[in-house]
Amino acid sequence: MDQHYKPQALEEAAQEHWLSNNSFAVQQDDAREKFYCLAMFPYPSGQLHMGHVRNYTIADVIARYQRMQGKNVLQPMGWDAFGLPAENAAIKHQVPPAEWTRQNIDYMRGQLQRLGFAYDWDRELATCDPSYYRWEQWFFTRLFEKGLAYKKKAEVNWCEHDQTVLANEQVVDGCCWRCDNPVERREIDQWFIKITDYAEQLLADLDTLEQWPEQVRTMQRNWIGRSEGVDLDFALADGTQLRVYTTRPDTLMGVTYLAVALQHPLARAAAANDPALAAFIESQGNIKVAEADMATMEKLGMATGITAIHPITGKEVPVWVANFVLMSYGSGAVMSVPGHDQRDWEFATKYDLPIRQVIAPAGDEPCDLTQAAFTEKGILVNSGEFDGLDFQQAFTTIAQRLERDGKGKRTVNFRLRDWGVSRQRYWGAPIPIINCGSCGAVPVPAADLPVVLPTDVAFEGVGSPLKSMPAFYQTTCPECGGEATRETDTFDTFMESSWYYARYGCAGNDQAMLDGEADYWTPVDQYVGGIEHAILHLLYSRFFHKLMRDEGLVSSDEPFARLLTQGMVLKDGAKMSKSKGNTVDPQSLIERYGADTVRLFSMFAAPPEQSLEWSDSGVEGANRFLKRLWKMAGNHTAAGPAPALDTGALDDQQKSVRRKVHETIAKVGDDYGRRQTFNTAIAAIMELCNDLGKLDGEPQSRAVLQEALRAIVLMLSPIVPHVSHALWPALGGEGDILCARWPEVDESALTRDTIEMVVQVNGKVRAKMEVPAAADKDTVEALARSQHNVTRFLEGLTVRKVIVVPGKLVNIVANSN
RNA sequence: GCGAGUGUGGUGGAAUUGGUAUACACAUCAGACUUAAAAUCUGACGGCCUCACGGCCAUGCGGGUUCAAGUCCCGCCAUUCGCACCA
Repeated sequence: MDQHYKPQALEEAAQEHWLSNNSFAVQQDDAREKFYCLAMFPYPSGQLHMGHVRNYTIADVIARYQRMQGKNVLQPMGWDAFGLPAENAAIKHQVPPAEWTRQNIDYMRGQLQRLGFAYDWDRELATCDPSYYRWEQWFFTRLFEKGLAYKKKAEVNWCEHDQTVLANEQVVDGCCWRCDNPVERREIDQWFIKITDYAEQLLADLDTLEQWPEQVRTMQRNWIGRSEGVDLDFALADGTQLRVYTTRPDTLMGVTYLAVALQHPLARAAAANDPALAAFIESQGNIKVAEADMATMEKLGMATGITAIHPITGKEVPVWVANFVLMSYGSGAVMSVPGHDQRDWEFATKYDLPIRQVIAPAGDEPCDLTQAAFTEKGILVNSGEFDGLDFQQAFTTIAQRLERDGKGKRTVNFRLRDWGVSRQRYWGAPIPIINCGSCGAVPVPAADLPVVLPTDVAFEGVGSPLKSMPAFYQTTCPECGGEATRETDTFDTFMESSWYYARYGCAGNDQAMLDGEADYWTPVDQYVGGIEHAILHLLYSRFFHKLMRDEGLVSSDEPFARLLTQGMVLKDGAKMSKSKGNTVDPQSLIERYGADTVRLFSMFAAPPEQSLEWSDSGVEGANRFLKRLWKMAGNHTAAGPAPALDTGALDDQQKSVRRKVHETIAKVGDDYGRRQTFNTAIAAIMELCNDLGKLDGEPQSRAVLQEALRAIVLMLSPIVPHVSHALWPALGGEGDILCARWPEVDESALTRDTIEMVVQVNGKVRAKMEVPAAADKDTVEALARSQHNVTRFLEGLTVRKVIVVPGKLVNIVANSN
């Protein structure tokens, strides 16, 4: 064994060993329990950043730990290779997106290998590969045939100057990021998938995801946003109806106006002969399509001059256009009750619209409608025949009345909207649809798939190159044989990332999207990724899994059994980013300290779910620990083989160190498996290492040390696999440490003769005492009361109560009368 | 704006089920080794009072529940993430 810790050499040797033995390739094996561990695949941006290192180390630790439990562990890796950055790079560096992406993948694969992650590289996939996206195209045509995919108009950010659609992130302060001209909203035809058909299931199955963080489930619940309410119609003068949706029909008698979205047909119609209104709608048309912008902008509106008839009172209420009403939610129109909705109240106050109280507080909540709306549920007032009803009674009574009169009906509504999957971009999977003048939208037949994206393109960033490639879009209709054109839009990249986890199960299969082996591996037992994906990616994947289940491709209901959402990596309190100039390059750290040090620090610096503050000196500390460990093992083995352990012959000091060894094995196993707090696992191992210094050179001390060092190397091996690989044979370990099992806890080593207990007087610690482990409550209490500092504090007081928490503390409650 | 988190020494963090606040590490300081420095090893390390024993205060702020609160409840403040075309 080398006297000095030389990470570069030993890491290279370990990685070569794994590579030449194909150590992490796995097959279906029904004799063992399977464990599928997956980290969210990276976008091949060019090089790994610290967030990747953290993400993949967490997953690798879990995968290696599960392997030590004897499971058949799959851990694959691939590339989320389509997307906007490749197009930007193409413009900037004059290199085709495909080429740029391939180069990045090659470089980043090398980086991942240099970090020693236990991947089955045989299953590697890249989403930009036609052998991958062909199945996505095929699946989309299945959805189309089932009526789950459809076309409709939707808004995009449009830059008139560049003649292109912009992503939300390409809109800066309402202007195009490249030419700085104002961005407008424009409606174009787009493809949608009916996720709303699955809204109930997606909501209900959240309850089955017991191993997901509660916060993620809550966020998804809120995102799906199920609400029970009433659809009701206000009659218009021309005989048509204006439909609104409300969750508060109990406030119906307090409606003083209606508000419709800018894009609502009624608003458009009214604007046609009202130039001022048209100008107002026009002026509101250059706001980004993002919901956050809609919510924070100044609430503005204008009367349309149209009035509608209240379905119960028969009175006229004015219809307004308002910029905060979302066309995409409900029917794009709302009834406004300024007395009992804060936003309506502010709008009414601003435009001097009447405010009517129809709900009175049931309890003693404050209610002053001149100051704010009263939004709690309460008792109906000023509501004619409905006066005195509570929320539930009013909901039912009013809904029934509307249903009887044919003016409304109870409905369940979702905030969730159908998933728009069209992107007016080049670097994505082509949407496999052919538009025919006589047959309409026709899916590309399976035999003609994939529709291959041309990769030899000149890319200027103005529109998609596909739109100027007749060779791509000119085709014939599969149904009638006539001239037709292909869709030039591509899929949202969330499509690719919604099913890749299943494809790893059969990555090489060119006959089917998924097969029996894919069904064997799914669902993923442990998924690891950033919290920023808590809603979109994870919801779309759950949806896709159900779609694939209903297509007979998988037999489970959910894709990810257990989820760990890792926090961000910060530097100087801010997210690492090139623009802030606070990035830390993993590559230079690996070169300086080795992969094990980088892995160890990433796991030690913070619990995985919290944000991690990067610290260069903390990395030094991690490296120092590995050097110490190396030296300790070296000194131990240099003294020759240790004698066999004789547990009956140990003195108190040796017993106490051995107890610590087995306590640590139990704690670290719990930290890895159940708690997933790798930082505390490392701290416990460090503590144990510090304790080992107490051992002398006696033969049985060396035997205890031998046992301890082997346990330490095994326990650390998921986190620092290279150094563990090198130390294992030196400590007499048999074979490859990859095949070693997790150390067993010797229960007999855990017993204690005495326990330290704390004595409190009125909740304050006044003494500590050693108590026989077997002592009963009375003995403990008597011992507690006899402690010198305790008697001092009890002087002149009467003991009222004594609380004994076995094995922990005694609290004596006393006062002066 | 809406939804979800987070807040503990000089710093990262620990305290798992309401039961000893500050484990483990970083930084700093002191000592050992060295001609010297680095590295390494040993020790100290929340604040205030005390020769000492020990005491008082302290987990973002303000209240509350409890024998006992970092942990539970109510109200604030600060900060991070997501908001549907970034991935």
